[in-house]
Amino acid sequence: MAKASKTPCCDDQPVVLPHDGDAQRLADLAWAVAHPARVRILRLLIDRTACVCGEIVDQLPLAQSTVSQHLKILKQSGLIRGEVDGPKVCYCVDREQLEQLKSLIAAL
Amino acid sequence: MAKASKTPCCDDQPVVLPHDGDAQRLADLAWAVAHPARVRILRLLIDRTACVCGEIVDQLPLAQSTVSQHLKILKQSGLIRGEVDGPKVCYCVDREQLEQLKSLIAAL
DNA sequence: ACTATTCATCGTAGATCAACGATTGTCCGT
DNA sequence: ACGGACAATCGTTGATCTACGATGAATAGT
Repeated sequence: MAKASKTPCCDDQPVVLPHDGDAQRLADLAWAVAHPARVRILRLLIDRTACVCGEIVDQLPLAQSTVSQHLKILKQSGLIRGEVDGPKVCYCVDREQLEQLKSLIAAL
Repeated sequence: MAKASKTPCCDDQPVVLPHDGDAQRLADLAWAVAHPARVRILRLLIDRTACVCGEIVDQLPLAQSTVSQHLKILKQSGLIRGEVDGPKVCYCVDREQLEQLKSLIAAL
């Protein structure tokens, strides 16, 4: 049977790429959250407003160096910041960047 | 001295991991969007409700096989679905999964 | 039947990730 | 000044991603 006769699912309009200037930014932010350990770290920081690296290590079944790597990735994305507090380092969420992630996702 | 006198940035409450049962799911969904090409593909499908693979290939500076890989990743995440339409394949967004991504991110 | 079109898959090469142990650097308290 | 605690970095090992061309499978049209 000619199934083509009833426009099954596809548009006919010319394809034009929409707003994609921030595709890279969205991809970067999403990438930061694209690992379970980083999701847990981020949630931990969100719920506690701040947290020392050591406490995060205690909560995850990962080596200290691995956690530090994840923290670095999150920091590079801008989602978290770390400020030195003596020999410790205190991490906290950058609410502004978190909002950017939320709005970019919500705008999908 | 007790540096606690100035409460620099950190809580003192016991650290407890919050809801992390869906950390993996969020990571998976985020991972699907953690690449500019996949962001563009997803936006393309969202704006058009459906689209044939070939049209997507035309819009991206990537080889057909590469686009097909990205489509596979998006399909595995559940964000999109593909139904065969003759020799072509028509992709469309799974709004339900997209909403799950949005709500998981919004709940951060 | 044959051909052309469309898309998925295979195989490959290079880059990046994720994990760890070990090391280094920095700061506080003694 | 020295030792201990904390965290970043280094170096390494597999695993996975990303990209491509080439090949393969399925379908529509002649």
